[in-house]
Amino acid sequence: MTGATTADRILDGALASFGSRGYEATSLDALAEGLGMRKQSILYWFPSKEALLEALIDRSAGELAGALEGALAGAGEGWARVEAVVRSVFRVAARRPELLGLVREVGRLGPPAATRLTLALDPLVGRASSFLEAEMDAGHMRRHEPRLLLLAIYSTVVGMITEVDVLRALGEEPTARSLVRRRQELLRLLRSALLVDADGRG
Amino acid sequence: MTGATTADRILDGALASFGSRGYEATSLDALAEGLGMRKQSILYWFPSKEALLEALIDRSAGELAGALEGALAGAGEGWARVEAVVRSVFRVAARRPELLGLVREVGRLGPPAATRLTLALDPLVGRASSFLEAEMDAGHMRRHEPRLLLLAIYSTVVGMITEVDVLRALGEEPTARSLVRRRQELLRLLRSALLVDADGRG
DNA sequence: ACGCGTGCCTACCATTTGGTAGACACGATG
DNA sequence: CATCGTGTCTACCAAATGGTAGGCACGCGT
Repeated sequence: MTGATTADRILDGALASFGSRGYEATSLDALAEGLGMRKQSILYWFPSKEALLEALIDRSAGELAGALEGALAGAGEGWARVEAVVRSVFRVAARRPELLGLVREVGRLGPPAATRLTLALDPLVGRASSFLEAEMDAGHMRRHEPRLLLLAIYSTVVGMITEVDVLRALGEEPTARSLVRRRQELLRLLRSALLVDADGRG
Repeated sequence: MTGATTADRILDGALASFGSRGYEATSLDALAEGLGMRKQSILYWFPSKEALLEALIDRSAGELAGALEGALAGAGEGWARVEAVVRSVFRVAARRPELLGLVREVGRLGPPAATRLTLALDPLVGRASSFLEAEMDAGHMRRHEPRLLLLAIYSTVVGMITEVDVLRALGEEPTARSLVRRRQELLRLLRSALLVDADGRG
């Protein structure tokens, strides 16, 4: 585990800070201090703060895509694939909470950062869209507009994971156990919403 | 309409900027320039940037709560109330897009801003929660954890409205017409997910 | 031994940030 | 007219920001 290069350590720190405090609210000085180095060392590896964000987006998109691809590779057919995707996202959220925070943050930053992320994840989006359409055509899922359905699923998954303050307002502390409960509840909801023969139970 | 006080105009500008560019990314100088005044005039009405944010949260929460209360006052029973709430949120989004953007931004800023907003909307949350539970008890809705269900609905509604870049990535331009389609799709989804006798159609 | 590239550093810098101090215009009131 | 409160302004400021310039240590090939 000593193989973590300086650039990787910087990206780790940036992920933690951008994903929680936010991009604009994170100064290079503070980031460097947290890493036990000077700001100029960061600027040595990444020529500017924006370049650091771009590199972080690329790495994070790759990590996310890798996790999803891996989950899909070992998944079955039909609904099992939806479950596999959701579970793998929650697994990522449990192990690296900041990664989903970054996704949320980048979505808020808008172009060009958001464009970069969506472009990197575009292949997965395409696969998901055609998968949903095929399942609808086969009569396994209720018919919905695939793209808007994807937007709804995306928003719900990201929200269920990252909206910790709303969660607190609802009287639920964001613990690891709560994360599991949220995942289960989300899967039940999706099943109810999408499967034609679903009654909300498995 | 000339009764817009300076403080109100400042709040309007802050809403537009905080809700789109974000709180940290908005400088008092830029805000003032957009309003045709000097930064010191802003600081005359609001002693600090943070105080401006707090005042904006309070006003926005009031506006949002008012819209929801108004919609609920004229709504029927059961599912019609859910529809009324969703429609009124989308109506707000159509007329004042920045307001939902601010909600999203404040949720991201975390405490104390997020706490302030959730506290202000707490009564509505309580009503919504007990409403859902009553509907479940009456057998009209599938049984779910009410609080997690609320979190999911909240995330989906806010996401469907504010995730314009994801929307673009999906090939859908965020126009007024698209907003209507998203609302319809969202309502259909919620109906499928929640109503026990639903088949996804009206 | 010597050069040389790599990696991190100190020393600066211009600009921007939120915020303070205080002057000036102006309308109302005595 | 004198005074006073209100609202906006100019003039500053200390701190922080992203970024530049350049030096220094160290390991490696010759």
